[in-house]
Amino acid sequence: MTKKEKLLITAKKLFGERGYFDTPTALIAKEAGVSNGILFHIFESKEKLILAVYKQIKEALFEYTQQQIYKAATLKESVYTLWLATVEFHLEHRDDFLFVMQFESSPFYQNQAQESNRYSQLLDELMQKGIENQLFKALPTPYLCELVNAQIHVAVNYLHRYGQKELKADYKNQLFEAVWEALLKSK
Amino acid sequence: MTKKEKLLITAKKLFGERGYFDTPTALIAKEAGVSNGILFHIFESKEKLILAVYKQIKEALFEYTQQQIYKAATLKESVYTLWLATVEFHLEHRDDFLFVMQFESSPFYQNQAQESNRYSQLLDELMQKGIENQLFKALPTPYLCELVNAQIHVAVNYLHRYGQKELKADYKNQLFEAVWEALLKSK
Amino acid sequence: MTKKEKLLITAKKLFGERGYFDTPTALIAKEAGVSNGILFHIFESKEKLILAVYKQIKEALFEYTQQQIYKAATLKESVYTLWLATVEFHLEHRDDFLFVMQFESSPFYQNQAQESNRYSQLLDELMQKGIENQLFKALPTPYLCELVNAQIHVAVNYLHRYGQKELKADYKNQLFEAVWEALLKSK
Amino acid sequence: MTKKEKLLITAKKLFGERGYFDTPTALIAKEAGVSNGILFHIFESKEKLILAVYKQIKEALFEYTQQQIYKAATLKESVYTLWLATVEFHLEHRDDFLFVMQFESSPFYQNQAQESNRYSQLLDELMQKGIENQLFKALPTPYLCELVNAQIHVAVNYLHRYGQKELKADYKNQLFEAVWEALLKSK
DNA sequence: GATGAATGAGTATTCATTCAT
DNA sequence: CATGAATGAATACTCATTCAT
Repeated sequence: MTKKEKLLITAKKLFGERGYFDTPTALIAKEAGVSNGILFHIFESKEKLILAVYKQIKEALFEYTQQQIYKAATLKESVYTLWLATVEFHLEHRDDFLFVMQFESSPFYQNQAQESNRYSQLLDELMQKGIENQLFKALPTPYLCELVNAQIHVAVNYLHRYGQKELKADYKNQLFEAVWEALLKSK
Repeated sequence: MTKKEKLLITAKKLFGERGYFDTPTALIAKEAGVSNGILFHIFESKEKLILAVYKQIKEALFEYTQQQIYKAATLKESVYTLWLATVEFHLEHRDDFLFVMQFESSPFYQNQAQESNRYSQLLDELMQKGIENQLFKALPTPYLCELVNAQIHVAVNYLHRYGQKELKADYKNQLFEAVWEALLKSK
Repeated sequence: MTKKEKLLITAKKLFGERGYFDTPTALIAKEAGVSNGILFHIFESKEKLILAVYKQIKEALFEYTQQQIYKAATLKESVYTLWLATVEFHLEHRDDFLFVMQFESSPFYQNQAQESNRYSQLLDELMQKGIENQLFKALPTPYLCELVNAQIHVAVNYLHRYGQKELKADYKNQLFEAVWEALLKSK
Repeated sequence: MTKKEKLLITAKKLFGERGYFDTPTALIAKEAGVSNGILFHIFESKEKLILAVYKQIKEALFEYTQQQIYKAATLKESVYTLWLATVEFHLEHRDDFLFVMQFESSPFYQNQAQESNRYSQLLDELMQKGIENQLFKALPTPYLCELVNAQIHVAVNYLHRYGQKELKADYKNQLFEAVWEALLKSK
């Protein structure tokens, strides 16, 4: 494993556990088993490191969901697959999830730099299809994306907190229906 | 205005603008026009101040929504009123909203201290009624509450970002339908 | 003695001994017997501290020379008095001298901020008189000032290095004549 | 050009522009287009590099002045030639000059290591002659040398600052007379 | 209670120097 | 010889908190 990878993994873990504000760069380096200085050789600044961690998580999430979604036949199946894969991914990687949640709520992210990434594009495309098919509410796609995202966060948070790491089938369905019906055009 | 109030108001503003991690207590005191030391006499620590700000916002939100909701006849009207009032309140108080969003996403809040407050109780009661009436999905009420909350956040964020401070009627309805239909039991 | 004074004195001493680049702010605070943080409360930054030390030395030099020069009757006596007082002052305060020498040779000083001070004004006035009287070479006064200054530095340095803290009369005269004759209009 | 030469030239330039304290070795290597590590193979340490730069400048200055001085017939002509050549050299190589000025004012140079060099020997010999001829003041030759040096610095600094890169004849003469008359025995 | 000067541990970042390749 | 990744001690500066007045 390269030092860059070690640092990313360690940073992700510590950021999730303690918040990135409360995580000194020196601690990251120490836990990663590398020197203090190398962190700045590789990432230039703490801010850049935070950004890199964020991108890496989104990329990993993309890889994971991408692999599953191709199987889906209908739009509903696609959205379901994306939803489920994302929930599972976050349940599996708790620290990543906590970090992403913090980061996306930070003034820094809110005010700047919401760069697009492949995961969010994937979701966006699905929302577009739904709108084109006149299936979904005629709201802007970013809005629908945020809606799905937010519900995913709620689900992950809830499931984690109450310790159900595996989703029971009926529960799973109900949680997803809340997402799907929010998207659907009202009758 | 008491010094306590001055400090709470100033802290809220600065926390929203810069994030509470990036807001020195000395700055809060300075902007509030009081001395550095008094902050710690009144609030004991920065952490306690953050908590106090949070509580104050939730309390104000309760007052505001409470005033409107009694007019509502049906459950749907009640939920709608609560939803609308909350969205409006947050649009009106942008800094409060940003602070609350950060705070609720912080590891500190996630891991500890999600104390109940009168606003969340209000929402909880509505969710309970919906479940008892067999109208809503049979999910735990905290889950439904989070669902509503999350959708409120998405709406506020979106409306703010795209500069529509007043909700147009048709938009308003669509956004609310997304909430309501997510709650409703699937047919 | 106030903390500000303690810091100025200590900084001056250390800057003279080790150069200001090689003098950590933490060391200054420690030697001054004050806390690390107070230095930045009082001076804002290391750079501002350096500037403050410089100004303080020039001011002290002004006070010292000012006291003596009023006795002088002729222009030559005035220049002599100023020259002698300055040399004595620097011999007495070796660290000040070393610091000033470094500082005035730094790119920082060369490129910026050669603010005028009361000592340099005093010297400037004497040079002006000499020119008006057609006694001195018709060169710009800043040039003549620098000429005098540079010769003072040479003298101080030399006398210090060869350990003659008190100026013998004949020596004194010769050194001053070198200054005076450099200023005088050529015949 | 060898790597050693590249490094010396680049170091000189950067030292002059930014001061040697503010010039990281890594930057020197980068700008010189060589690797970081080789600098330490060649010069052992930053300090040794600084010394090497200093010596190189003095050597170049010697070469330059040496070439001109042999033409001079009288002592005054010799001193004049040396003076003029040195001023011209420094005006031509501004960075060298700035570096030398800083370096010679540093506590490091003041306290140690004022090694003799061929340029200063040249000057010293001229001073000696002047004393032997009973033309100059009977001061120690190092003193007279420093006197000349200091006046050269003043002249270069002044001419550079006020943008007169070529010396006008009358100006040139006046500046030199200030040097010469400072040296001459008083009548 | 109220002030604001003072503390000192903590932080991101830099940089001369080393060393495996 | 040459590279440049890696080290880790050092440094300016910050800031929650304390406390004499």
